[in-house]
Amino acid sequence: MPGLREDKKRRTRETIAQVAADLFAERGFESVTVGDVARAADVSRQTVFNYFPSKEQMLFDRDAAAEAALVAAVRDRAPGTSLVAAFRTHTHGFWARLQSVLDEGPLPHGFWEIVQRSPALRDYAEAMFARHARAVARQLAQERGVADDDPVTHAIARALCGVNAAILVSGLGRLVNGEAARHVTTDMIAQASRAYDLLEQGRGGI
Amino acid sequence: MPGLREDKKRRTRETIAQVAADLFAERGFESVTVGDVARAADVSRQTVFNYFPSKEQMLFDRDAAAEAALVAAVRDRAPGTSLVAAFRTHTHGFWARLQSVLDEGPLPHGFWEIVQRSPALRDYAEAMFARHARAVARQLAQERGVADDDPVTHAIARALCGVNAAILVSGLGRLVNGEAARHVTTDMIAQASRAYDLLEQGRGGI
DNA sequence: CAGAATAACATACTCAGTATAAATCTCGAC
DNA sequence: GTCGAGATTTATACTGAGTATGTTATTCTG
Repeated sequence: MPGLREDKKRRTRETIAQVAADLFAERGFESVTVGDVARAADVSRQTVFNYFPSKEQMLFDRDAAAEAALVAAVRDRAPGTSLVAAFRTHTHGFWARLQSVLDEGPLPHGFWEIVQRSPALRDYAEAMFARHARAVARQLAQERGVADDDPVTHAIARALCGVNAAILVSGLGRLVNGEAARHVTTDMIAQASRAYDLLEQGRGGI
Repeated sequence: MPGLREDKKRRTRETIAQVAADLFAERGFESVTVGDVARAADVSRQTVFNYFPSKEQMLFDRDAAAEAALVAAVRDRAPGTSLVAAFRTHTHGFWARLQSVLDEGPLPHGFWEIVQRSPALRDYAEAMFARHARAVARQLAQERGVADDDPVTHAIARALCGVNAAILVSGLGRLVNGEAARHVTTDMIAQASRAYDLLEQGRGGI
């Protein structure tokens, strides 16, 4: 069903992303040119740009999937479940899954270390977080029957996504700094819980 | 006291920023090269880069001031004032000041229209918002005596800055779309108030 | 196997951003 | 005022991301 052509495209895409991540990890994002990636992946420079519209997206290939997962967590929450609860579950799930992965061994190629070391990638990540928040806001607007650009809806989405992002950045940062994986994952789940508590309890906490 | 040299530098900087904004407004950010700006401002291309490390920063020249104002709003809040209240005041003040400006006449050169039309500038703005949130988090961490990268502190900062940013983006967007200035400013103050209420009341609202 | 469709490639271009050194200007001391 | 130190502006040349265009391979379809 996939067909030889589709199959080859998928493999080429994965090869390029993998090779790029390896090179970025080894020499740093800014010190690797797209030409370097192309050579190492045994394709032409143009082919790289066929698959990835920008150098950054070779690394953030899972961006779309992450956004979809976040929106799904909101959309598919059990009826009666509060929005904060849905985010709680999502954040908790992320760190729990990461824990299982880290139990097996270290991260394949320190994705977040690459990002941390590059201003351009850090900015890209922030713009990505903002896109995710807009996607969540659209979902919320739809289920609440308000306009797509309703300010309060966007404010809520940004606040919740902001908590999620803060925990993400902080936790990944600590993993990069070499803290014990199991300690970090359990702690981030606790910290996220505390942060969401503050949103739920409101007064006094903030 | 300023000295001829300092004075000239200030004027040159302002000229470049002004000329750039005018060109961007007229032809769009991507269709104006740094060389175009240099020619129109009667300086060399290198001089432009002497003053502004990137093309984006010609437009976002007030970035640092905005960040400082936000941090000051948090730092200098009256003792006993909650964090949310400080943000309330800050957001309210922004729209009130904007209202006075708009009462005088239209915005000088549709700053936000330029940003809206350019993906690169929208991303730059989001990265800037994130920097502001980090600055607020640093201030909070200091006054609470916790580590600079404390996750919960960053979560709170991002949540509050997220609300502020959502209101900002939404309101400026409506101004660009031609809605009556006075109507927009008063409404954004109301919407911001509602969003901050949700953070304060917590349970039920979100 | 032939022809249509699609992906890969080579080449050449624009433009942001950096580096370097030469030319010009401002300031303070005399 | 003029001289020299220090800072600013400029000219020139470079690297690298991203785009455009036309050509060659490859895969699919009949």
